[in-house]
Amino acid sequence: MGKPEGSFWKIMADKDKLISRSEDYNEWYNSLVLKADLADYGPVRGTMIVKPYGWALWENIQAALDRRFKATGVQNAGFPMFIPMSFLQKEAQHVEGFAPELAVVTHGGGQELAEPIVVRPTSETMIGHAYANWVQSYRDLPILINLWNSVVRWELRTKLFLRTLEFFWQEGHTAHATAAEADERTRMMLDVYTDFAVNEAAVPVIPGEKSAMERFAGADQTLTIEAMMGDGKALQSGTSHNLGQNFARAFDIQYLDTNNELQHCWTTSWGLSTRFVGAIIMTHGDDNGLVLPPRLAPYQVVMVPIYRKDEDKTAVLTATHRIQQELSDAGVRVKVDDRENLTPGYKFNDWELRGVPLRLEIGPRDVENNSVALARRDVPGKEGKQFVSQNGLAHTVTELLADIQQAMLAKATRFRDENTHDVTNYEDFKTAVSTGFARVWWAGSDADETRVKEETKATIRCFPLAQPGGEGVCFYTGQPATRQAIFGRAY
RNA sequence: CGGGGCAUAGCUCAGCUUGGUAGAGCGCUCGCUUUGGGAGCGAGAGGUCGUCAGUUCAAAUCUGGCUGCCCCGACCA
Repeated sequence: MGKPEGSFWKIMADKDKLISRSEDYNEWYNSLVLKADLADYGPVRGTMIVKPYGWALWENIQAALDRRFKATGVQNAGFPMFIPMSFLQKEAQHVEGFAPELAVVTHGGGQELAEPIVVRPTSETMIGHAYANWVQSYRDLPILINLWNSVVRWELRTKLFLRTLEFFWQEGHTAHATAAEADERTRMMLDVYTDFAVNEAAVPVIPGEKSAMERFAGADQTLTIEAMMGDGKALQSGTSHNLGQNFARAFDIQYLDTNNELQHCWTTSWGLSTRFVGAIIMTHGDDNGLVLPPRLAPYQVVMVPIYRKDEDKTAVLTATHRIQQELSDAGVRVKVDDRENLTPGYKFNDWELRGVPLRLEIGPRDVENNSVALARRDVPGKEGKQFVSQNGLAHTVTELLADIQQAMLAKATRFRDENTHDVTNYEDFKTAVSTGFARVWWAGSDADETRVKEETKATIRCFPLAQPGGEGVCFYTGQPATRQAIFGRAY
C-alpha cells in the first residue's frame, strides 16, 4: 500500500485501544472492566453482571480467603437475605447509618406485607437474632461464622466493582466471652486480609484504624486495609470491626459465665467484597489493560500456537497440547488460545488486555528448536520476551510466575511509597493529597476532620497500626499529637 | 438528590440544521487466501431510529411529556 510505513499499523492498533490512564483514569477503568470481559452493566441502574472471567478472578479471591478463614476455626453458613425492618431499628447507630440506603420489600405473593422487609445491607442484625438463641453458656462460645453472599445498599453513585447497588462479599461474624477475645479476633482477621492482599493479590496495603467518623455504624472500633490506586487515590479494601457489646445488648446475646452470672457477649464482624477486584485492576493495570497477579489470575499462562501450513499446524498443535498437559500437571492454570479465525497478533493484544501474567508462543521454529517464547505481562514489549528451552519448562514457568508475583508487589509498593509524603504544614498537605497520601501527626477533632475534608476532599484513611512512637505536632491544629494518620482522597 | 450529556444494527457513531425508500466502520455468517504484534478479498444476515403523544399529505429529523443509561458534585464497602 502506498501509505507511509507506520500509519496503517498505527490506525489499526488505535482502533480498539484503551484510553490511556493519564488521559482519563476514570474512563480507562470503565472501559477496561468491559473490554477485559470482567463485568457488564445490569438492567437496573447501578447493578452489575459479573462475567465468567471476572467471576473466576473472584473465585480465586474467595478460595484464598476461605482457606485462611478456616485455618482460624471459622465455618461457613448461609443466612436469609430478608430481614425484618424492626431488627435494623434495634441498634441506634446501625439504623442511622444504613437507613438511607436500604432496599425495602413491601409486597409479597401479590399482597402488601403487614410489615416491610429489608433486603440485607449487611447481616449483623440477623446474626444478632440467631446468636441470641444459640448462646446460653460460656461453653457455646466462641461462635465463628462466615457468610459468602451478596448485600444491597441503595447507592446514589455507582461504579462497576467499586460501588454497586448489590455486591458480592463475605461477612464474618463472631461472638466471644471476653472483650480481649473480640479484640484479638478483630485484629486477627485484619491480619488475614493484609496477608491475603499482599501475598495473593500483590496489593500493598496499610493496615490501620478508622477515625471515629469513618467507623462502621454500630462498631466500637473499625480496622481497615487501605490501598493506593494508580491515580493516587485510596481504596478501602477490607474492614474488620470490633462491635463491643453493642449488638449483644441490642439483641440480648447473653451467656452464663463460670460463676453462673449472666454476661453479654462481645462480637466482631469483618468483610471483603468484589470491590477488591477493583483494587487489583487499579493497583496493577497499565495502558495496555489488566495486569493480574499470578496467584489469583484465572489463567496464569496463555498459549498461542502459531503456524502457516497444515504440516506446521499438526506439529505445533501436538507440541502445544503436550506442553499444556505438562504445565497443567505442574499445577499451572493454562489456557490454549486455539481460535482459528484470529491472528497471533490479535491474540497477543487480547490477552494483554485481559491481564494474563505469562504468554507462551509456540511456532514451527520453536518445534524445530525445542524452544518456546515466553512474554511476561508485567514487562511490556521485547524486554519481557525471551526464548527458552522446552526442557524443564514447567519449572521455568513456575519460577517466572513467582518472579512476576514478587515484581508486581515490589512495583506497587514502590509506587505507593513514592506517592506518600510526610508533611508538617497545610500547604504541603494539599499538594500531597492531590497526588497520593499524606502521612501526618494528627490531634484534630471530628470538626477539624470535616473541615479538612471540605477544603481538600481528603479524609483520614486510617491511623496505621505501625506507629513511629513518640510525639509530634499536629499539622492542622498545631497541638501535640500521639498518633500519625494517613490522609488521602478516597474512592 | 442537584448539574451536564446521550438514546439510530451486537459495538462505535453519521444522518436531524433545511421532514420525502435506513447509512458507514467494526463485529457476526459463508467461501477462498492468510497466521512470530490487532490479516485480505468476495458474498450475506442484521434496525417498527428509547417511549408516548402532538404538528404534517408525509417524522429518525420539528414540538411537548415520560423513561433509561453514562459522566460530574453531596452520601457510602
